[in-house]
Amino acid sequence: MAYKRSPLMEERLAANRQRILQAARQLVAAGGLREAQISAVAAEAGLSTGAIYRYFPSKAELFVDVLNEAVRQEIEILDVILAGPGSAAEHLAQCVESFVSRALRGPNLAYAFIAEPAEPEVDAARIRCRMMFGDVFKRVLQDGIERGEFPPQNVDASAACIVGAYTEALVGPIAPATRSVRSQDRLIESVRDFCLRAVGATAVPPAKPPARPRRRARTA
Amino acid sequence: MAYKRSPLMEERLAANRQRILQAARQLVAAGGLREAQISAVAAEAGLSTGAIYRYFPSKAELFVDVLNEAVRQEIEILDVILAGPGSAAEHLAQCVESFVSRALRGPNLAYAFIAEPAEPEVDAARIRCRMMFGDVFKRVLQDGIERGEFPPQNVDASAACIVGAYTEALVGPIAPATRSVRSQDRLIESVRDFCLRAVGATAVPPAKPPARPRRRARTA
DNA sequence: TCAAAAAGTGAATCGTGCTTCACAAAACTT
DNA sequence: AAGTTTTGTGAAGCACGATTCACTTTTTGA
Repeated sequence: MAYKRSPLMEERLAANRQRILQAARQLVAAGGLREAQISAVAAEAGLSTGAIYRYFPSKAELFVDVLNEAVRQEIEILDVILAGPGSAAEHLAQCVESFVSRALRGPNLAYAFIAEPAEPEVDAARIRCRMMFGDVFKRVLQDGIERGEFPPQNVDASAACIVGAYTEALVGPIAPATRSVRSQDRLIESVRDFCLRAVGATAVPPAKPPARPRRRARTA
Repeated sequence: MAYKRSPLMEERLAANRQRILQAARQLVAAGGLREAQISAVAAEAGLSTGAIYRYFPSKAELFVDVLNEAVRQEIEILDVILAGPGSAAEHLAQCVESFVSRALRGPNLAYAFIAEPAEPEVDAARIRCRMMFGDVFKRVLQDGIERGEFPPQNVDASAACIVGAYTEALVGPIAPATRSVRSQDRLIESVRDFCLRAVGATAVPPAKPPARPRRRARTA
């Protein structure tokens, strides 16, 4: 009588769930939330629309999950940077560079998740995520102020400004594929320098710490 | 045979058009584009939904007009500041303060117009408007660099960052009515200082130019 | 192998909100 | 004042896309 899912089945279901999340994420990255209808997600994931509702109770909750997962990964990367060696200014520079360069590769994903509103539920999650990013920068700022690297300042405001600054710099001139890698690099540097000056960093750190090439090896 | 509208009629029509624009603007300010349905606009303006379409061909065009008008006013204010006396740093400070303090009073209007996407048509207009704001700041930056007040920098990037910084600082901590005037003022100052440091302003200008109180006389 | 349960399907349903339209009222012309 | 045109009405039409549901297929337990 009582039922039990075989491990194989269990696995397949989990895989389906992942495929749905992945498909949703991909569609958002390609064309924003606007393009990510349930039917499209289903097609992309190789399932029927109805099946989606076996895994997620509503579109809103699906996208909240997508958002949370994406942001979790992003925050993790930033945390690794903070835990690493270097001055507060270097940490800040690395965080901004890292975030911006990744966002430039999937512009709509970053845009949708940071800026594009949707159902109130997703919106609420979006705001929480923005705050999470803000918190990371707040920690860098507090650290830098304690170390005497940065002058005292309203860390809440500065953190929000930093998030806003690089966000706008990304989505403003967003003619994505058109810009060359070279000019993207220049943009990243400009934004980084803006943020460093903004927090009152006394000495701008070296452009790129050449040691330990973290992940993405750009410009071959 | 040929028809001519009496001046009185002409006037009434123009007034209606204005009332529609005003109603739309008000609704956006109150609850974002989400709340501003055609039927609501019509009700607010004291007309029927059908009548709206005698004045505007579509919802999208109506809101493009609303957006353009709002931004035109805003830019005008910034232009007056730029034309006035003072250093580039003072101009920048005044622009940021002016924009931010006005935005804090109608947070959703600022939000909707700077950040909230809608139909592609409105979206396009929104991006144009952002660029217009960016251009104002670009001019301040170029001026400041020429005068030797600011170090050389990527003015496009910096201008975008400034717009982004104060936008985020405004819409991020959007618990609008709750914050006291006092804390709002502190926020404005923090954001202003952030932007001044960010562009590398050598000397932070006096907190508030006491002479010639421009418009808004806050804190009585 | 068969019956019960779960998973999957995709067309129909439903809600929302823009847009149209058949008609009414008002404004102009003669 | 009668006829013509413009303006106004608001309910109906329509498009879009999330959600549901009657049904099929697959999996599981005996």
